[in-house]
Amino acid sequence: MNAVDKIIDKAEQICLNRGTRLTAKRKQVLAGLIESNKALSAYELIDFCESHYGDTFSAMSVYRILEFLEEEGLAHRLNIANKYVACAHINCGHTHETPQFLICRECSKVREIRITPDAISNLKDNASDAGFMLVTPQFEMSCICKDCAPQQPNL
Amino acid sequence: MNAVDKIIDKAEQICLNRGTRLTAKRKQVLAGLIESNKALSAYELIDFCESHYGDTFSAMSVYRILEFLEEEGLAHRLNIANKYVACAHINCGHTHETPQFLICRECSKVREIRITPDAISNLKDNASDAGFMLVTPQFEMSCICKDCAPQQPNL
DNA sequence: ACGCGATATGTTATGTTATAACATTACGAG
DNA sequence: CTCGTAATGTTATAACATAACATATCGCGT
Ligand SMILES: [Zn+2]
Ligand SMILES: [Zn+2]
Ligand SMILES: [Zn+2]
Ligand SMILES: [Zn+2]
Repeated sequence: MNAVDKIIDKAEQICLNRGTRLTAKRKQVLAGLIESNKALSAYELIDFCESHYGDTFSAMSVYRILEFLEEEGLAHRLNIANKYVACAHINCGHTHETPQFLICRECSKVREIRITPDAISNLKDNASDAGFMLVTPQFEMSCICKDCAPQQPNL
Repeated sequence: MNAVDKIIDKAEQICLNRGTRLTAKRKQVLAGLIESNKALSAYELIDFCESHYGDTFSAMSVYRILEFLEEEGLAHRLNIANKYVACAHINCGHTHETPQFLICRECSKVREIRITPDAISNLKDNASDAGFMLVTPQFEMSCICKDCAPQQPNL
């Protein structure tokens, strides 16, 4: 059983425990997100599934499935990029805290890291001082990854 | 001369100094952003200008003008909201550092605050440890503003 | 095994955000 | 005044996302 299958398997257990179902279609979409190894737009994901699994999805289906996966904590929507990414922590035991996403603006590779509680409370305090209550469930930042850095002019 | 006109006037000087032109159309769009007092999508901005100034823009024009305003530092694109907002610091002397935007997810009101150099270098270090170089010119966070908080269930 | 309600998927249409490509107009330096 | 550049107009289309309703599938109680 390869690494991806293991993650899918874990995802299925998570759904079972929550009383939801990781159907074949949903597995396929989640597998696409995991195997692509980067963030994909819904339409890129459709193409990926078509070319890698020969399975074809309508945009509607993919959006619905992505919504499901996000509710289950198995995928995340990256708002600054209009793309979707598999959760990097499906397989590791720890609870899923407020994530921070480092997104390569060149190749859409993503690192999902944990932000320190300090940093969060700092941000909350700053917002609060300005009369705003922080409700964002995640932080997203545009970056250049190591692989893409060499190709960048003027860095 | 009212407050908005003063800002527009300052914006015009800024453009002059940079060798660019704040044309009548561009002034209109910038005025719309300022007077609306919140973030607007390009299409909302078109409606605003139509209803408040009787001036009609094509989507194409507005996108071009928004691009111009952003290049001149007079407006900002809010990626997490797909909306645009006038810079809150056109009129105050200080240089424009990395901004942090607190965006009300209910009413699109925006506070543009400065993020402390500490906090930035902290974020940069964290990213760097993960093999990513932070290049984001701004930080955006989804919030609830004071006015909208009372209407929120379960807060 | 059967019937039924709930969940999931299929299908078509449409809304929303954004850019491409090319034509025309306005502006300003020489 | 004239010519090149910058700005705007116009039309078409790409890319992202949701609405509304039809059909199929699943799982439970009988
Ligand atoms: Zn995650
Ligand atoms: Zn990269
Ligand atoms: Zn600003
Ligand atoms: Zn609000």
